[in-house]
Amino acid sequence: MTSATPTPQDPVDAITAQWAVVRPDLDTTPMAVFGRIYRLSSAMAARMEKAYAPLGVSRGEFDVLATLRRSGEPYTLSPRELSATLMLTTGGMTGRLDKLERAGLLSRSPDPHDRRGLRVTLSERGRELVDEAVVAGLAVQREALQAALDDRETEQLSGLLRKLLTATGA
Amino acid sequence: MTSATPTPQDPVDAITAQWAVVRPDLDTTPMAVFGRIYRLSSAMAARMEKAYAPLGVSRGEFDVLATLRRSGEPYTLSPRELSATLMLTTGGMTGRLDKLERAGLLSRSPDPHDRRGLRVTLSERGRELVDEAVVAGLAVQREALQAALDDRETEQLSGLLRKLLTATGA
DNA sequence: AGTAAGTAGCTTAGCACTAAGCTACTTACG
DNA sequence: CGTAAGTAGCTTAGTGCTAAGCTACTTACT
Repeated sequence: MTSATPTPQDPVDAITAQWAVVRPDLDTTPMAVFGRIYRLSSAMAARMEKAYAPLGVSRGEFDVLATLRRSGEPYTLSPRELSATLMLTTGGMTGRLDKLERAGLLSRSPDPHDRRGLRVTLSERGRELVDEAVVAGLAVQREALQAALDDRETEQLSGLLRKLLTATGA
Repeated sequence: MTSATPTPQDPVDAITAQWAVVRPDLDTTPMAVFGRIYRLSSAMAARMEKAYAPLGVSRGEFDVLATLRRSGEPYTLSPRELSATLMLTTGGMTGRLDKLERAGLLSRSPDPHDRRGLRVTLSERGRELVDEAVVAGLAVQREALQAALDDRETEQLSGLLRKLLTATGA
């Protein structure tokens, strides 16, 4: 880690270079790592939003459909399971389910075993849409990835991120 | 990349394992990489929020103070420069500046060279607060990083993320 | 000088979320 | 059996953002 970076290579390098001037006592390495993670996250989120937009769903709505889809037949989960998986409050989930139900992509029916609960089931149209959307989304992500890294680097990155995510506690 | 993962090692592995059952035709590698980036981003954002909370500022407000701080003396920028740097609309910036000005952490004064514009300047209290906050935030990030990776891995991760971020186009 | 186009910052309306609290129902226990 | 505690999903109020549109001002062109 050389102390003098001749030319900042990305926006995050520019930020740490500024800090090095005004607060040379700080080790900004952690900021550089997580700063890039934040930026990648929001940049890709915006791209994914655009990828799903032609299909009429937001990224958050896609996440609901995808969670149902990958749970396998009969594509049914409870709102509780969905909100837990997607780290969303029940209030937020109610809103998403309202929109998706109105769009005819899923249906809510009473849980026969627990009269407090509901079962949320993907409709045929919902399954078709999510199958299309997941391919479109993967294409956008793959494009971004392959423009930057070769297969070995991608695997390396994935492994390092897994280690970090695991240590962070989910 | 083995097709049968015996035990999922993190939540993202569990997700790709589910996809492998219902859609074995998909290569979910890109999803695994960006899925981890999304999760790390939101998990760390929540932690940073907590780190700044005792000082009475949100993460977004800290970002404003930090941008002013690292710009160096006299810690002055225009709302326009701030909203551009922080990728925020002018409306959002107005709200943040209102709160920070009310808290006495910065002040708005007319730009002497352009009567449309303003100059936003960190107050003495603002400078003190941001100096404390940046140290607290770095500590949280460093802790997460060091719990997972050694110095060599950290540098490797930082480099791979830089490559990816640069290719993504900032 | 006069006018058109561009820019700075603010306001408003709308959106998606959280936190807190509600009702309805289920489970555990004396 | 009866009551207390827990859980499912919804509602409401509040927050912080964006998109669109506003006024005031500056810049560029003729």
